[in-house]
Amino acid sequence: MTYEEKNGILIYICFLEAFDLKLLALDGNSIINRAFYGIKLLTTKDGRYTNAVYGFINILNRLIETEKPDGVAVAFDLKKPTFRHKMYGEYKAGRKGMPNELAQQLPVMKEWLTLAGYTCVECETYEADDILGTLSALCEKNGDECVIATGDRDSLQLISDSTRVLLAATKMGKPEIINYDKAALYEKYGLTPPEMIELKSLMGDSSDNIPGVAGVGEKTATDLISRFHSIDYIYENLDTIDIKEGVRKKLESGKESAYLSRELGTICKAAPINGDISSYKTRPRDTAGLSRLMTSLEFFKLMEKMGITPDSGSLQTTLDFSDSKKFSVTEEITPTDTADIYSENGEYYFIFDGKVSKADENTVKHVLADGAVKKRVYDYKTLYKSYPDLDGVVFDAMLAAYLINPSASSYSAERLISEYASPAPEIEGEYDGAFKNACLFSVCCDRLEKELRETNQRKLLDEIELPLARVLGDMELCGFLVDKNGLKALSQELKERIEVIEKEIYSLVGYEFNLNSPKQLGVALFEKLGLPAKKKTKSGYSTNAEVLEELRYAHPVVNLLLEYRKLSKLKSTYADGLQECIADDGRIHSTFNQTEARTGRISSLEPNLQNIPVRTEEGRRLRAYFIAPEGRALCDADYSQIELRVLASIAGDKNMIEAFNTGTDIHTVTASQVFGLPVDMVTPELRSRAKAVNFGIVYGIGAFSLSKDIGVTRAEADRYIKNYLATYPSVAEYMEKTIENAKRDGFVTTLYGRRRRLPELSSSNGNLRAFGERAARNAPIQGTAADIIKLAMIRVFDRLKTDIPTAKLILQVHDELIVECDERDSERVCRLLETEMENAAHLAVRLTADAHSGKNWLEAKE
DNA sequence: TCAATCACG
DNA sequence: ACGTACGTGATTGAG
Repeated sequence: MTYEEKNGILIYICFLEAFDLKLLALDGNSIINRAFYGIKLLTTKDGRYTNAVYGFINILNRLIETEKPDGVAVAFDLKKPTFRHKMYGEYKAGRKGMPNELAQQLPVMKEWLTLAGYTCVECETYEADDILGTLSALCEKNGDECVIATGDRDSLQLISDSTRVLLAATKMGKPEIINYDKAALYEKYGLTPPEMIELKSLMGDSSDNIPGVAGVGEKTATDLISRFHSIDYIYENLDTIDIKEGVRKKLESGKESAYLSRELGTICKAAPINGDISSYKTRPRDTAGLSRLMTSLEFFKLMEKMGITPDSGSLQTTLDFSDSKKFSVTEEITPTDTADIYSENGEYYFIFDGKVSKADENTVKHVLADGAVKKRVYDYKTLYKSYPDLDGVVFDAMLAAYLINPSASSYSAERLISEYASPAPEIEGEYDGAFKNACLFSVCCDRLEKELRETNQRKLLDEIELPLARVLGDMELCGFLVDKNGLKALSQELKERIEVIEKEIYSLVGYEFNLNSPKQLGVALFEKLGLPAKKKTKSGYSTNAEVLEELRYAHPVVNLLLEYRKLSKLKSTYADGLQECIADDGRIHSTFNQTEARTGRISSLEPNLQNIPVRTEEGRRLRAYFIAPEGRALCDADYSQIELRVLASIAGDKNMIEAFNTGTDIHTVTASQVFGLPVDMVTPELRSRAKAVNFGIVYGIGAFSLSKDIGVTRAEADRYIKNYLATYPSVAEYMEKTIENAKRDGFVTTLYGRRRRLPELSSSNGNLRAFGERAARNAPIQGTAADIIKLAMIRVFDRLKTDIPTAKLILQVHDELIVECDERDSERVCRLLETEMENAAHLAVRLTADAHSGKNWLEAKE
């Protein structure tokens, strides 16, 4: 570089004057590949893939910010393969082309670049590399500066006094950009840029199909080139230079290949592209065009960063301003029978019939409690928790957006506004951002309502999600009483037991280490003790329970380890973790998330009360600390096999319906049918296998996993599945049809019309597609069951309110409801739970629920 | 912030 | 030849 020397200012000025223009030249294919494989698949609502474009724009913006170039040129390969056959990322020689998910993003990328004022450069029969080489040569000739950004090490040969290379690399799984100039290159490889070509001529490059010299690898090649600089010199002096005899022989026989490799590996600097560097200067960007494109790609965050406002017209087919609403800002509040309520920074804004106003606390209370005013709100549950008198809510934008697309990553008000507020309204008068957002929110609700109707989910909102929000709000407010002292004592007991086990493990292994680190544990087990490693994870040996289970008898430490894992999980997550969540009233107030699960289930967090241990004796003890207050009791009711009953019903399988209706245990009946035995000949072992198959079917089974689960051979498992599907032929038919429809529509639905989009189904990645198919089989079943228990919750809530008002629903665990009530009411509550749960839906198969009561959760579960 | 592990339906 | 069941959330260590 020109400024290698340290005499700063003078040299720096020279540097500034040395170049007229600064050109940033990107290898478009290489960068978009890295973006594609580095970011998980993103899709728009209508299923177009966007992750590579998203990643590319982020990378480019970052580069522009640091480099501040005058022009940006992005080189792309044309489809046609050229004589130098280059590959990127997982796109390996001779294997397969670019995946469909990436290929469809290329034209979008190019459109974006053009709109943003950058130049795409393509050239028949020349590769992106050659275009970069040509650009760098042109810059050099003109006295311009060139900065090349690529993920391909090949470009390092292009470095010169006027050309730097920014190499995108992955170090320890993290993306990193390394800035190479001549000095940095020399420091890393000990070679000059032209010598990089010579290096490759000897060592070759498998991903580029460059053969090199057989038997010469990176080490030998680097040594040779750093000493002799070129293959010409080496071959001219082959007999006299100081090298090992073996190397000399290899070089001799590989001479032709070396020269061919040099030809293949030399980047062309004379591609026929526009040679006027000033023509690559950045043009003014087409803001309207970018806005339209980026809105349709749903890049809302990115647009905000770039100062581009979302395009309100592009979400609808024709932009009709007669449709667009008009708002005016007012101080008067004149309630009408409908209103939209928007809140920002704790302030409430009311939108009545085109008039938006900020409301004082009193008005807020009054209007919210007035059931005659029909309100559209954001996040009903939270609003209800702050204003328990809340009445007259007819719409919730958050819940509506969740129904429209349950797979979105966020349902924040800002997000919804930028996505759904169109056509954009006109606003008259003086206003600040919050007033504007309030108007946008109003428009956003219109649009959400429209999409909800179009997807036939209005009823779902009105009859399930909206009433449920209130039920969940009450459950959160009420909470679950826990025995804090009991948990403390348990924690202490666990602590002592863990310490003993810890010591035993250390003495068996021979040294102390962090037992919680799978990495250190892997070393201890598989290197120190030499146990056979079964499976590997990305970062080392797998040490999960499944692996340890197999090693149980290989070494006494394994059993202790399993015990350690079990106890420390109990202590950290439950005994200690739960204590931290106990509020001043001695109760745990979990939050129920109504917009998280893609199947329509609710989830529970801080703490998660839906995964309190029950499967092991040791863990189950924990439930005894979830208690009823003095004089009260807990009633616990759960559905019996609700998902299988749903499957039998929606598949309309006569045999399975019959199996349920005989009243005997479904797994036993299934075993008898699948294995062709009378019911009383079914052994516990056979029943358990049938149970696994039943579950497997619901999850979209594979023979491999089933065999692993029940410990039979793959072939055996395969036979079970075939038998099962022959026994229940309508189930088989239903599964096939579901997949077929899902592929056609791009989504699946539950019995109540709840949708889940499945863009994975059109993936070219077989694994991803297979996942999509399993999810397509499972979602209608899991989702319908979720719908039903939600309906049951609403029914239970309503009936308790009128019949037994002191009883409170406090928890839902997917197929189980828990009510706290006065001790004397427990019998009635149990019967009420059973009745309402069983009658929440009328399917082809009767639903059954069993309720029990007790002083604590352990007792109440029976 | 991510990966590994493990708790539940 | 390769990977291998659906849906969640919390804790921990390590980069």
